[in-house]
Amino acid sequence: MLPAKTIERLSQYRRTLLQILAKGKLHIFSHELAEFHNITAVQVRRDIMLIGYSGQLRKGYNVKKLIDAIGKTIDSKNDQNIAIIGIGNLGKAITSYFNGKRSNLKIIAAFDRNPAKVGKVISGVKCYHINDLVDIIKKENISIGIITTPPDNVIDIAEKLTMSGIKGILNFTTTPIKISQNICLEEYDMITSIEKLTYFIKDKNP
Amino acid sequence: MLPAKTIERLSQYRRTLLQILAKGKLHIFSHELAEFHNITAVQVRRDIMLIGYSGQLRKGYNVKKLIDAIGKTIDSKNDQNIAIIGIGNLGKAITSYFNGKRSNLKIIAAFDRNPAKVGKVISGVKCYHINDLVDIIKKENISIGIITTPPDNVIDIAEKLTMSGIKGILNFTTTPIKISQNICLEEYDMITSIEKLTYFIKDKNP
DNA sequence: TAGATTGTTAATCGATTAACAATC
DNA sequence: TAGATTGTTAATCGATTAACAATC
Repeated sequence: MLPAKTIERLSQYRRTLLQILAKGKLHIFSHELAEFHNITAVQVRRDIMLIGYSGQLRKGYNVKKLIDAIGKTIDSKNDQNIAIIGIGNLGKAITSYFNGKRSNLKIIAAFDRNPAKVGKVISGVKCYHINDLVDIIKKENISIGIITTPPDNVIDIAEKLTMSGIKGILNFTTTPIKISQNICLEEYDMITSIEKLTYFIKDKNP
Repeated sequence: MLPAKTIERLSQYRRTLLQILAKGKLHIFSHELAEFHNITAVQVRRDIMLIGYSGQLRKGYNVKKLIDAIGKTIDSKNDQNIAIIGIGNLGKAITSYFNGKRSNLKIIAAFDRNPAKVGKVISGVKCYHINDLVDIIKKENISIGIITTPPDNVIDIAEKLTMSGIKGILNFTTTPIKISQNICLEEYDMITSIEKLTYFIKDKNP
């Protein structure tokens, strides 16, 4: 099991590498990859070391092979089905990000309690009523739920997700949730990000 | 200057405390606040210690006063004007989050290159053309820019933001950006979050 | 009083960076 | 060859947690 920070960086390296490959560049040095991501070359080399891939002295890393090596480490063998809970602006934004991306992560269901949305196809994804969440997640073999609802519904949704046997939850609301040990949880809070930024800006007054 | 992690938690404590206050609870113990956020009571006490606020033995923290103390530490004295660059689904989601929230952070301008949007008011915010970004940011005294455009426009936008004299950038695209030392930068990448989650889910197969 | 709680220091844990041997 | 680069260990830095004195 690799450190979470390493996994994050590997995911980002891969995206950069794919772009670089598209430009026809076949090899890349650790310091080049580092510069793209505003980090040090040592860190890049260490991350790559951890996945057991090796570059060549004076030639760098083979872009295509490195992409494959990263994939072998961080991707799951089988496809992962994902559900979006709350298909408002944020839910649509995330769903659209995924659309058209070749990947083994697929958003295959949306849930909402707005009757105007239930039954429709939104951003390319079928929308179900929140009350059907447990059934659909089981039936469609969905392993990840992304919560993008208003903050007040979150506790109830977290409970339903737990009952459905989901494996991972990504919570984009401002309400922190508590779940059982065997579900992976990742929370991201935009308001906090912005407040953090303003704190560190204070000293940068001209 | 407090650690970034502490600032993040303080921002989140405050949100919880406001809800608790709204319910009429006037005091809270460190272990109660900790439970809301899935962390330890020691960490809560340490964070609060760092901002120089004290609770009372056997009584806990005065909720109202703690909220004020957090505000004194993390809020800026004057209002901060914010711009959203790219007013698609994600831009609208973030703008709506802020709408109606009493706060000294205000999104007062949006930028887009879609002529159908320019000149309109979207999610309560006036939308300008991206070409006017530098001028408007200077004129309206905007200190933070939030980038929510498609990834290919990002390099150009980062340059424009730098020219405009912006103090902080929050980048929600998948393209990492490089900026001068005196601009605060915070990047968040949803795709990476989801890939990280799938990595840690692997071992949770039933 | 005893038990619960705060505030704070010291120890531990984890992540980054420095240093450097190997070598093309 | 000399300089550039990788791979890896050791040192450093920062963040969390354990331990515990103080006291209501």
